[in-house]
Amino acid sequence: MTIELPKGRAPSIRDVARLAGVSHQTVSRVLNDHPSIRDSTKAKVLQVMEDLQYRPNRAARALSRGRSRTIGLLSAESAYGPASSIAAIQDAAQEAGYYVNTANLTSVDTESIEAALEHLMNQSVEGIVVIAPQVRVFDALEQLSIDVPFVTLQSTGRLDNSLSVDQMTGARQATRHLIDLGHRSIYHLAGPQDWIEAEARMRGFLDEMWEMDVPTMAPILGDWTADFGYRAGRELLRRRDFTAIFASNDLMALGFMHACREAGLDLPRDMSIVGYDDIPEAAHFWPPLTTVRQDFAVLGRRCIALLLSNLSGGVPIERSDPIIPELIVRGSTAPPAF
Amino acid sequence: MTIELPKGRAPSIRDVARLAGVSHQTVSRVLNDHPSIRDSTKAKVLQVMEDLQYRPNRAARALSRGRSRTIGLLSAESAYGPASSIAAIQDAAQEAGYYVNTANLTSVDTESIEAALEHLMNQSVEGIVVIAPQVRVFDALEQLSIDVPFVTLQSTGRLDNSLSVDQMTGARQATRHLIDLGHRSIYHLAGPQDWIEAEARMRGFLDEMWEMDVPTMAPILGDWTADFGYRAGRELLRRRDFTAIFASNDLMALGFMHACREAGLDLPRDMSIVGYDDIPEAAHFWPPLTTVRQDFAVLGRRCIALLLSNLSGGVPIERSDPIIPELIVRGSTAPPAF
DNA sequence: TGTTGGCATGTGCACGGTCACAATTGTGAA
DNA sequence: TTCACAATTGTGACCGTGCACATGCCAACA
Repeated sequence: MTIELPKGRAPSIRDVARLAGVSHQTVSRVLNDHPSIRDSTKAKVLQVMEDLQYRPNRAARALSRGRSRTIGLLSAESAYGPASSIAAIQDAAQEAGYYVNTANLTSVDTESIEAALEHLMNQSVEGIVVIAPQVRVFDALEQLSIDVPFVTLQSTGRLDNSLSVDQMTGARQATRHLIDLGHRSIYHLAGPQDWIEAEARMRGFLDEMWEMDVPTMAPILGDWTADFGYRAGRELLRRRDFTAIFASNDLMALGFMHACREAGLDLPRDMSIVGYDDIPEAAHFWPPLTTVRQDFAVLGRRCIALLLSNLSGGVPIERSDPIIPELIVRGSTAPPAF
Repeated sequence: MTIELPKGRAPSIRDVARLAGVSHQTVSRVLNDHPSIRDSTKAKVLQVMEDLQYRPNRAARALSRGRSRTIGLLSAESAYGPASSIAAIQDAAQEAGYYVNTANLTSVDTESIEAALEHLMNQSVEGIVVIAPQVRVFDALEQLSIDVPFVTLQSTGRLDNSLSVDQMTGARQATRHLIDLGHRSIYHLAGPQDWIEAEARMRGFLDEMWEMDVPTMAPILGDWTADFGYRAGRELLRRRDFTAIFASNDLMALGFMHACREAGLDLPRDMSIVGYDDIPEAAHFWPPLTTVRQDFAVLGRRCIALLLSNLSGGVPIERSDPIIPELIVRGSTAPPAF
């Protein structure tokens, strides 16, 4: 049995309708699982669809419904650590029947942010997930008077449109761990100051130090990269006036470890190191890195759930329990040697 | 000056046309940079667009033109190394005026692959970039009789729709480096056998060993993860019948190094290790990892260029010079100790 | 028997652009 | 002045789908 009509173009619902001997609207109803359709009719239509290899045209759908079913993802993959969060978001969105369009920030300047947001808006996304939450991104969102809902993966909890991942608690756990081990001279290798989560982690560090009455040294502001951790390490290790360091992400911790090795330090005897994120590699650093784990899969799913609840109208955001990060103690931390 | 009409919905070209006192077609011409438009008219239209914050509706455009300007990206981010290639592809596509929709492979089974391809096809992508080139993916592409052009980031060169990155040469360079250092007992930690590039790297390894007349040991088939490298290392190091290893990617190399450390080996004195990819972290492993670098940014750009040339009609694919990977010698390799 | 109402299906238009073609205006040469 | 022709602009149909509304059908009930 050969297929009959589609000449050059893809078959439409009208083609299906004609061959099935029904109206195009009936076909549309089959597509959208309308309740009142006779089973026999439905079966007939589905059969024709199968024969014709029919696929609904997304553009037409979006046009007539006025909804694109697309979510924009703004990421800064280049600099930042865990790629798994991106995958988690995409999977969650896909599961909910949404499509994901990604825009990458090539650099961190305002211009690049605006360009990326423009790009997303131009494809009429219904919502935006910001995975590289910098202060500037939110400034840009406001300035461009973007009115689609947006959500950020990690945040301080200050903003409404954000998940309550308690970055501060994570940072405090890490800091507390070092203090409990007996360290009293602890540096913090922070992330870029204008990143919301970097700020939160730094605040957590400072708060814990203050509360535990440990004298605090000024944090070093980094850029998330292993390279920076390495360079900062070389600089810091000239004066060995500290015994432990808390890095704001695992990559910087790795770079710092590299610098320690080069300086001939014995890890963790001479230097304790804590990271943040628990990227899959962290367990295989040497020594295996003590770090703070967040469940990015859960995070991604919640993120999408939050966004979708925003999308589906004035439903008040049901804030789920805050996700408490977990300290994973491995071999990179030990009591200070005297 | 307040804006006049858009009631609840976004302004359309007809709204713009009305306010500018022209026809909707003229507005369309402005949008598409049609040559014959009086400058004054164009300026007037642009002004109204600005006032109205007008944005062209992508769905409508796609519908009437019959082209979605969207590229599908099939990736297996979870397992595989360099995220930079994804970013490179997205940037390149964005620059060319295309949008990118990503589908992740959650697992490697055929079902998952088909689901991901379905997802992409449902959004009427014009072409597909496969970033996790497994044999099965191409099987699925054929089986689903998908007729959009597709391209893969890395490949053996067997397929037409692929960039000629010479994976074999890279692998041979790595192997040769170890042989030149004096190693005669070399293991290869390969990637999954059904990954095209894993196979190519393995072939490169075997060819070089054969050609240099070094007795070959059977490669170990891994799964790209650091965890696997670690477990394989523990297993292999029970019998220390080898002095060097060539891992098919940097992550497995990292895991293997971890196992070496645990076994008390002195790196690189007791064991030389070469990786593949040169992820940004590799330079900060301890010792810094000798590995094979590919320029993923160039790769991403070429990949999109190839796909676009396919899209724009029967233009014969202009195969650019093959990209030759470069061996980066760092501290993880040394002559064998006797 | 007529009325009511739910189910199953059909009709026509709207969505916001683009395309083909027609109409109008402007310009230079005969 | 008039005509040919290019430059500029307008008109209406169309892309594929969903929505509002209308219609036909059949069963239940007064």
